[in-house]
Amino acid sequence: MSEVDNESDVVGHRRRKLAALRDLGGAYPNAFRREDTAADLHARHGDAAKDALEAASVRAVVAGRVMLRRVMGKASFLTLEDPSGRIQCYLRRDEVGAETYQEFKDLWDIGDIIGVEGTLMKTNKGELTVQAGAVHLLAKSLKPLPEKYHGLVDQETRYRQRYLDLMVNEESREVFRVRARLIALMRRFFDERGYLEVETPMMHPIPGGATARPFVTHHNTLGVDLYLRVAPELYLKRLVIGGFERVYEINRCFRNEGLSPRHNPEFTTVEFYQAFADYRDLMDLTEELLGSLLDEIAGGRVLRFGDDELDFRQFARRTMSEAVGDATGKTPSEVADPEALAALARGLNIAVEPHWQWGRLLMEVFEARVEESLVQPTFITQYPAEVSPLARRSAADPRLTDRFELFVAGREVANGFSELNDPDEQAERFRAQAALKNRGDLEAMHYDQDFVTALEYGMPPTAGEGIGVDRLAMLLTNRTTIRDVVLFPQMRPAGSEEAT
RNA sequence: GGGUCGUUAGCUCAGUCGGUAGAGCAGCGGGCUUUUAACCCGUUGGUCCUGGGUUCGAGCCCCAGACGGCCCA
Repeated sequence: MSEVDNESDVVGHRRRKLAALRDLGGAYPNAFRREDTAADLHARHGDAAKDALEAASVRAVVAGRVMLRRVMGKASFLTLEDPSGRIQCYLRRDEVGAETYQEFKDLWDIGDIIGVEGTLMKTNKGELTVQAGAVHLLAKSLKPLPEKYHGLVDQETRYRQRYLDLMVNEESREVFRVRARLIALMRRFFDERGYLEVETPMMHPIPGGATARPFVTHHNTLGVDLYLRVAPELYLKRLVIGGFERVYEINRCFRNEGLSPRHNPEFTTVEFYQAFADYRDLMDLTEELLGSLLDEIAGGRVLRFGDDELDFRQFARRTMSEAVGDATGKTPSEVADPEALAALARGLNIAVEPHWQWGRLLMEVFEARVEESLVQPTFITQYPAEVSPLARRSAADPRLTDRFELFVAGREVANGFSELNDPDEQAERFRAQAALKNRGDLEAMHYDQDFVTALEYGMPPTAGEGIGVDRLAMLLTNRTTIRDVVLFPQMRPAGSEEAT
């Protein structure tokens, strides 16, 4: 322990108190058992009349962290917080004993974890309170809590020391309760529909399933580099080939890209696959899923998000070409013309690469001009094949695929398509991606022979989709920063030199 | 990567024209047996993010850097 030199006065005082507590027989006992929670006591007795409650002499045994203290000479009030909420406790010297009361006054602090056994009462102001018969210090807190009224505001500290944020900011706790509920509801949704929950590898010998830069790691015994997965897609499709015709996975993906209010290098998706279905079935399913999530969590299908009111009662569906045409005022034939699109892209300050074809140009213009304007839930369909190397081509136009993405509040929330199950065409698409990679495109896909081999055994016609869980959580908790919905967001190490 | 704003006591924040740093809460000492952001009296506490520079003098001005927020790419 080398912190003695630089510890603050507060910590010094508390360490002395801790030493005194140790002398008295221990400051970290583990024998106390809570019998009642704050919320439960409020629910059962919050409405009771003062006299009736005292006449009933209801025993209560609570435990939690001391959040507030109002100390008088011979009696004190404490506000105790447990995971369910807060409950006030009342300590009278004459009831807990002079020795204990003195110990409480001298050695206990805000932030300590304590247990209180006593009887329920109501104060003159009508607040339900545990009148203590016995009190126990259960864990000494050596560090001062953030300010009792303003809480912890500093965003950097809230992210770096999330436990402090959770300790003092109820809104922050609520965000993560909603997130947990969201995930539980999604599990139930897929389980009820016969999808099998599976876990596929996080470490891939060949990164695949999305166009994104991967993290690289190394397996010592095998002597090979492995990639943290950018998507589980190719493994989930192998499972469909194996006969698990409905599968889903809720877990982390990793992408080696910048940090932003919308991007954390590790993020959570739910990805699901269903044989004998196409992308339209998945759009219907997505509407059903989001609708039911909103019903359960937001209590209805209209959601307040920032200044917007998002209406999930109806989802728009438009093709990418239509959306680009509307946003740019171009005619369908202009949108279908690579030269016109290239000119449009340059006009938007997009660094157009000479090898980009029509599809890539359309996608780039879409991302630059349309994406952010899609506030109400909107499916954009018919993505170009050039930017969709795993998706099935549209029967009507081979330049397009039966793919969609869902946008809400200007953010991509879901991406799904009818799967490409022709092994020869998949091989061809991989070759095109590999060619891009050779040109230096760090996000292009690798050629995955093992996956092509799997396809050669025959994959039933299938549709698959991924939904960004963090982004859903942001929508449902009205947060504009992914860091607010990730418990421990990635941060630059404090005070480090910048890596080159 | 660029722009911009921020970083001051444990926390939340002030800090005038460049003149030697403050408040509230927390802490410490005292008082108070129904308080509730308890209250009353007294009081401790500072690497003003870091490193340079300008100046008689820098929390404040200039330069570089770190970390964070926001905007853009």
